[in-house]
Amino acid sequence: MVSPRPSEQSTSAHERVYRALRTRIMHGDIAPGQALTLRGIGREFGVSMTPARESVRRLVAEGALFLSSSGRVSTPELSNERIEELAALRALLEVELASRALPRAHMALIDRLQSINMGVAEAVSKRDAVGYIRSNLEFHRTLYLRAQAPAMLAMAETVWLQLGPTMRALYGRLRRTEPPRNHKLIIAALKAGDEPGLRLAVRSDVTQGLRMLAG
Amino acid sequence: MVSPRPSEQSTSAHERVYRALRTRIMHGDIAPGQALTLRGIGREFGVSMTPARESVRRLVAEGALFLSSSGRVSTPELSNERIEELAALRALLEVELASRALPRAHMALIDRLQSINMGVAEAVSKRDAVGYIRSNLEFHRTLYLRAQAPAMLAMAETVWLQLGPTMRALYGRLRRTEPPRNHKLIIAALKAGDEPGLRLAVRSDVTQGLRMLAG
DNA sequence: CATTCATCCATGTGATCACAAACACAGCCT
DNA sequence: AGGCTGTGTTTGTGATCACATGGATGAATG
Repeated sequence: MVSPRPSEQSTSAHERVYRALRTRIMHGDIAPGQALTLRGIGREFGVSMTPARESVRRLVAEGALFLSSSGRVSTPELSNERIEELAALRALLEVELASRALPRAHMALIDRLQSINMGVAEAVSKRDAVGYIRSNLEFHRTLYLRAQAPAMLAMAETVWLQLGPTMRALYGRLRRTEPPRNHKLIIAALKAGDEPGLRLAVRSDVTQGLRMLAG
Repeated sequence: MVSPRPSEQSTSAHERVYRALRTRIMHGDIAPGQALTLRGIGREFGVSMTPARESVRRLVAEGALFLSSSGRVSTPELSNERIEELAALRALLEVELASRALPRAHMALIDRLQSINMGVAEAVSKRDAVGYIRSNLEFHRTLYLRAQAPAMLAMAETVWLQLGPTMRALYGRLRRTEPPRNHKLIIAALKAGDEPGLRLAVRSDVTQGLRMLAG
């Protein structure tokens, strides 16, 4: 062990590696199809192959990484059918999460969402794909946390994870500079307590971006 | 790319251990709160700690096992809120899966479902909890396979996995000897091509058993 | 010049080891 | 007698090693 970082010893090595890789994949830092090696991961994080392997296994189990028949790992290259299916899953789960969050959404939350949404708009105007994905997911997660449904939120995050590399490739080639219209619809529906409107807005927001790749 | 799933014979050690533990947990062979040790698992399957650890990590990532702060692993003891949430997830996912399977459900599938359903009824009459859970899940999986939605099915199976030990504890104390009424409703709706009826029947079947524990 | 084959290196897998933390149990002190 | 403490054992963690396999590179041949 090189430097255990005495202050942060509470998190195990494999947890640290797992978290780092996970956010990297979810935010689209890694392109689809890019290969990873256990020794390379270990070298980068200053650990041996053991924690690297456990992190990779965990990410493979969550669908964030693809394990070839020979054991090589890479980020997945999703087929169009798979992308459509994951988009449908997002719609299914996130509409429910938003609906459950609605009765608990007070002004403080809406203010917070509006603040995050400014970050989204800024990333869009800068053509910053990773920044866009990160702040967009933060917007959704902040809303869904109010649903008090941790298992459901975990499933939604697993879907985000699987879509991460693909979203990066998608939004990277995207030309639009328009601010997020559906996010404003979501906020408006939250303010009005309009549940059907909220469900529709979330469904549109989740499906719009991904549909144009698969279509 | 989705792995085509041929009859994979070259199963690595950790894969074999993982599969065995997974079905055990999903079928309710292990009681909630039961502790497991890496060396014990390794001893049982004739492998070292390494594959045992990877299997356990993977199952923890899927929510099938609970990892205490000190690293000890055990099957989870679910709170009532968590059980209700997982039941809601089952309803959400499985209603959608059944709906997608409906247009593809031909006579051969319905015959197969009826055959499986006889096994369910037999397990119920014998008070065989594990047999009931296994054949019940086989009924649902057989139907959902027709939906051609592997990611969605995988998520549903993950929920089954999380509920496995609890379902065992639930059905173990259940007194009913009635054959599965909702399964017959599902089959009837499939025959009639009645989508609303199918959605309702699946939702009832999924929620009925679990609601009486949490309620 | 293209194709094929052999060799070498990189990579994943599983076993083993050293170590630290947690648990269990016994003995001790009050 | 009851709570506390110290010790021995169990357990998880991470590193290292030996081995088999797969992919890549380069040479030899048609």
